[in-house]
Amino acid sequence: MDEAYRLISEGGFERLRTREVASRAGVNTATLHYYFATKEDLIRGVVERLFQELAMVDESPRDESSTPLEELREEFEDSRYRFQETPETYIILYELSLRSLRDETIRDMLQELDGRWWRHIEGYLTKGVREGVFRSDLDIPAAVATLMAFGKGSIWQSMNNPQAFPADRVYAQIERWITGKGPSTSPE
Amino acid sequence: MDEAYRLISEGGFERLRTREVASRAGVNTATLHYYFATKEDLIRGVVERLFQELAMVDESPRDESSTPLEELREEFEDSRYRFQETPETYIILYELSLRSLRDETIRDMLQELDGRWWRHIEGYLTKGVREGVFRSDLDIPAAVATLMAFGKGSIWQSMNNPQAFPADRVYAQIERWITGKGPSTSPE
Amino acid sequence: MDEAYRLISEGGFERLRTREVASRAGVNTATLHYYFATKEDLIRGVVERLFQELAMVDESPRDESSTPLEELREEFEDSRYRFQETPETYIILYELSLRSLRDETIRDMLQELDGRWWRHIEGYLTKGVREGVFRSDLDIPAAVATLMAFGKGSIWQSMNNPQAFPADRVYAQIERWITGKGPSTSPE
Amino acid sequence: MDEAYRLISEGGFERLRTREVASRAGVNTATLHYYFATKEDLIRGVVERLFQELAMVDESPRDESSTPLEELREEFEDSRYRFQETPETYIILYELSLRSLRDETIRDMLQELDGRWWRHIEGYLTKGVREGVFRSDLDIPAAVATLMAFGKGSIWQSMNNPQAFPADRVYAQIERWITGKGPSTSPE
DNA sequence: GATGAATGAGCATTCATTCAT
DNA sequence: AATGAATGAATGCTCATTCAT
Repeated sequence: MDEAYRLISEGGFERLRTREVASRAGVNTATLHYYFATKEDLIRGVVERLFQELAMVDESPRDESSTPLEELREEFEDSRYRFQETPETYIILYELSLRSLRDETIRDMLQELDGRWWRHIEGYLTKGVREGVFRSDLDIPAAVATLMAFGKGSIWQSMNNPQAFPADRVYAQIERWITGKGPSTSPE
Repeated sequence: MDEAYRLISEGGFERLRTREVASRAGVNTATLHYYFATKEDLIRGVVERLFQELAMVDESPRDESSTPLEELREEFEDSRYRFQETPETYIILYELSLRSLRDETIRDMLQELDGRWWRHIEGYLTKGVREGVFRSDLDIPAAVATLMAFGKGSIWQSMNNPQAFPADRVYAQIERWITGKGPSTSPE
Repeated sequence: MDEAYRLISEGGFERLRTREVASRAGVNTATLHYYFATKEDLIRGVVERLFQELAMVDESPRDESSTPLEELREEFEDSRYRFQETPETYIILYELSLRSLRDETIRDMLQELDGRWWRHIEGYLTKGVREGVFRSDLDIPAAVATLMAFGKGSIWQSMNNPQAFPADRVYAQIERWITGKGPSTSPE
Repeated sequence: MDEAYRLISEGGFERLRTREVASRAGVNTATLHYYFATKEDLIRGVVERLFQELAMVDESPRDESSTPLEELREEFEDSRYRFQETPETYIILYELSLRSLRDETIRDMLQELDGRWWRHIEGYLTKGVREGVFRSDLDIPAAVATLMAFGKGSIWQSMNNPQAFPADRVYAQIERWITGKGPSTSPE
């Protein structure tokens, strides 16, 4: 239910009330329970929807011909764009991470998502090193972990204190670190 | 109350029950309310305690003679150590970030914490660049933001999927990025 | 809810418990709250019901042809009859007078009731004086106030010490006072 | 305790809290319970105090030489004066009437008070009739009951809607009724 | 005498869920 | 497929009272 999705992003799982979901959707509480037997079922629905949405992104057919550097930039650009457009998605993702500590199903789903993300980053980093566009001394697994941690931390920061996060310069800096190049305006 | 602290880290604010806190602490519900008039008061107490604990760290008198590089390493070491010893603290911090979206008081407290952290990192990065131990092309504000995002993302990752986070190698990599030096095993 | 009505007259607002109302009505506490969101709502319902009941009396279409003296007697008769039949109503009215000291809504409702009562008495007293059945030296406003005070005091007395209140003789006496006539048994 | 007295008149028995009484009196709750084992004891104390205060009035040595008419006027004057000076006393009396419906001790005390009052009024009415200052056709018991009901009703009215009670004219009217005389300004 | 701390019994209210229709 | 009515099991909180000191 769209309304559940919206409500969670507004007030978190903590404030999610079946009555509220039903009334916002314009149906009776009993009707809601006709479709989602329990609240847990409803949440499962929300999670699955989120999962598909996020999975879609990572799977999205990147242009085969794009270079590793383009992929890195695309990753940054994409996450920034998506956070601006649908911050709810990321707030719910953040909430789910918490819930995954106590819910195995969610934990599995999130690990699956992380796995995909890992392989995606690993792919273009490896390619980039091989092609010489990224630093040759890159410790690939460590770099993947770093980029993922950084990505999640960016969500955290953007969520709490967006104005204190100079995205452009941050992305540029990371790019320099990974490529090993100096600032593009003053190449060594 | 220690028990509230523990309970929140176990089940989140969502599952915090005054009855449970009281019974775990071995007192009557009414006794709990004798000390904390409302549940909100109890939470406030927990938050303040967390705040002091985290603030203490950043303020802790670092050895004046420590070099910027040592400070960076100390930062990594410290966060890893503290997460291992008292993961609850970080889980609660994570929860609070969520709560801060809907609670101004918490938002302010967390921003204050972030401010301190920012100044701390900014301090040693600036010093490191001046002394030549860090890359001269470092974009300080961007680097601070990156390190903070990375730090928060590490909490997130460690919380959800600790075994997939090769801390040592990640830290080493970041160090190389910041110092601009190659891997220590293959000095230039 | 009838049961709330009964319970208040039995134990006053002070001892009114939603649980008790619900259980007496044979429903679950939650069911009671389904109809009356709060206890205050329930009380409001009771008050409104009482209000209608009392208002109805004063508005009740008195026989147009009834003489002022008949109206006075009817007033006495009616109050005695009603107190015997539904003493709860008057006990609750008494309680409400107390509550009105601290609750503006109730104060307004009771003043409205008093206003109707005042106009009703004023009506037949004026008519009676004009027609010569009542003493010509009657100070109408004072007489109305006296009759109302007397009416309320009768409720008070009947409530606390019914056997010490010789209603018949009291009413007869007042009638003599108002008409200025001697006792019917010994006409002047 | 004075504070209990004040609190009851402010908010009724319903809102009487031992904590509040204690804190207003500037002592600990436990200390209050040292003097009044139970809340019931405290209330008993208040009731006794009220009883003495009201009893004192009726017993107060009226001037032996005062005439029945003076006594009637004194009665009116006194009640008006006392209500103005210490309305709390009458509010509590009103509350107690309600409580007496469920508490035998209070019922007995109030009936004792009523008895004294009855005898007092009966005394001067009888004397007045004998001396010819009051109507000869006065039905003494009925008149006593009427005056008492009127007195209580006056408390009720004054409590709820003081400005709608023209005391002076009301008293004058009753006096005319009892004496059988026309208005003093225009004697028949 | 006095008090801080503690408690049992209760209270209004909430909420996911069920059920007859 | 939909709903109004009903409910059990909490939940945060209150308050008179007790007790060790």
